[in-house]
Amino acid sequence: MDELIREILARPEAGGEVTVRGWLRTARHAKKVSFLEVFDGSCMAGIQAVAGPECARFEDEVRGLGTGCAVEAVGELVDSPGQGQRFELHAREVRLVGGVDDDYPLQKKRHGFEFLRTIAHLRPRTNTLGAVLRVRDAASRAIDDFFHERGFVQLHSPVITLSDAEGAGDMFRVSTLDPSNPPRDDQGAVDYKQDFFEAPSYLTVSGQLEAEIGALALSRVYTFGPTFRAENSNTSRHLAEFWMVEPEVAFCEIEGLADLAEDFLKSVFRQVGEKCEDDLAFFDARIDDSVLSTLEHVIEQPFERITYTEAVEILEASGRKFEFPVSWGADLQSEHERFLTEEHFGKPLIVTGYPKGIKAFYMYCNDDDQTVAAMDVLVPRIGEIIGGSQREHRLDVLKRRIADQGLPEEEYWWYLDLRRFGSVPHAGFGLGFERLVQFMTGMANIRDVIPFPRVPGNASF
RNA sequence: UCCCCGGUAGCUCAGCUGGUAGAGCAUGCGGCUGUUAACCGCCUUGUCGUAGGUUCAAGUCCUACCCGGGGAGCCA
Repeated sequence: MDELIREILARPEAGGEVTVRGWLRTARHAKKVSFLEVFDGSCMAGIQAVAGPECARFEDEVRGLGTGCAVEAVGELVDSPGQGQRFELHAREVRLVGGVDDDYPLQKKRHGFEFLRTIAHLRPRTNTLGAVLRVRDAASRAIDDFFHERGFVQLHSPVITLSDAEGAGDMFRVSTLDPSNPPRDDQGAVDYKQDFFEAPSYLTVSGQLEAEIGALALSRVYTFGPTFRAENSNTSRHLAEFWMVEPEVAFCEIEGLADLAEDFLKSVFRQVGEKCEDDLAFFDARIDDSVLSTLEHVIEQPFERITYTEAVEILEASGRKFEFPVSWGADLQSEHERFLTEEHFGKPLIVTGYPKGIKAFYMYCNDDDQTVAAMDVLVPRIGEIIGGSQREHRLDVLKRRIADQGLPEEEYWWYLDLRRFGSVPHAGFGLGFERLVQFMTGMANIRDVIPFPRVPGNASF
């Protein structure tokens, strides 16, 4: 395969023949020379192919090229006499590989993101979406690298599950039964015994419980895969299908988990910052001018750590009028989280020790019997980006909490078994991958940081 | 799901207190001795989201619905 534009632009010096294949971002035709801005998606920058009358098919083909055309250009790589680029390609030959009809919807001018979502098959060719997808890829790689460097094993958790074990939100049903005429049992209820899995089945809302199985055998595991929520959430921070990262660590308590979360974010930001310098500079210039300073903040500054109780005290002492009142025992609202991370501390913040009444049954109950070893990482602009906890590993306490919350103990038989057979303290967290990409790029809407967003009422493409 | 805002040309938008629709860009054509989201000239483009209603007259006012955006809840 030929060099990508990214590789050509990284050459130490000009010289030699190169071949560039890609799409035209724009074509500028002057009297005797055409400037073709070719990009191939390998980096933010394109390469300028310069074609004059000596170029093959100049009059009959090159002069008619326009935005969107797929081309192959062959010629010499030379130092550019013009401003704005180091090298350019003096084309000996330009070949039209694929033309465009004149209703090609992408212009060189800026489009609204709303419109671009309606042409999701073409939007990766825009500067912004191209940069998003490269940053997304770099972040994905950085996550895998981070965990593997620390001895984690990636666990492939199932996408289809039988029960809503965590109690986290509405689930999508998976079935092969005929929806218009399902088989019925004696009571007239739908007979899932005849369904594919012989039981009601759903798309996963979390790989956490499976990750706990992995951690209690392999010590350190993480899952990284698609997750589904059938909730009618219409916000710029929610998707019905999103990717979640869930590490789970044996012999780890809440402080160790907070350390892991902080190291994790710092490491991923550092690696993406190194790999995607141009893309992040683009986001800083065109999308949100706090992108680069945020990157630096996350990497350089230690995260603030406070308890839920301290958070409530700070909020109460702030003198700020909140829409939702602050009181010990109530969950922190978005406005509270944003005040703390954006205004009070001005940097990422780790909050631990939430009241047990507002958190899930599997979280480790602290000695005060009032709070659990839960942990949220809050960041400016996004709010909660990571949520996690030390897990309750004591069988008797876990059974009591399941009973307290009115959950059916028999459905958690294997989860309880893990507490009967060599139980150890363990902890883990979940990170919404798209929220991380949003945080890194400054993109306002989560639908623009995933190639094919699924939201209520829309799963096009 | 709730609250607020919006839907006008392919795109981005303007259109005041109702008087039969406009600009830039894109497309097409022509020009320009190297351009940088090039520039200059000419041309084309509309069931003004949908359905009703008020009025001599509705893009403009009213009602309902659909779609989108922002915020909230839920959460990741």
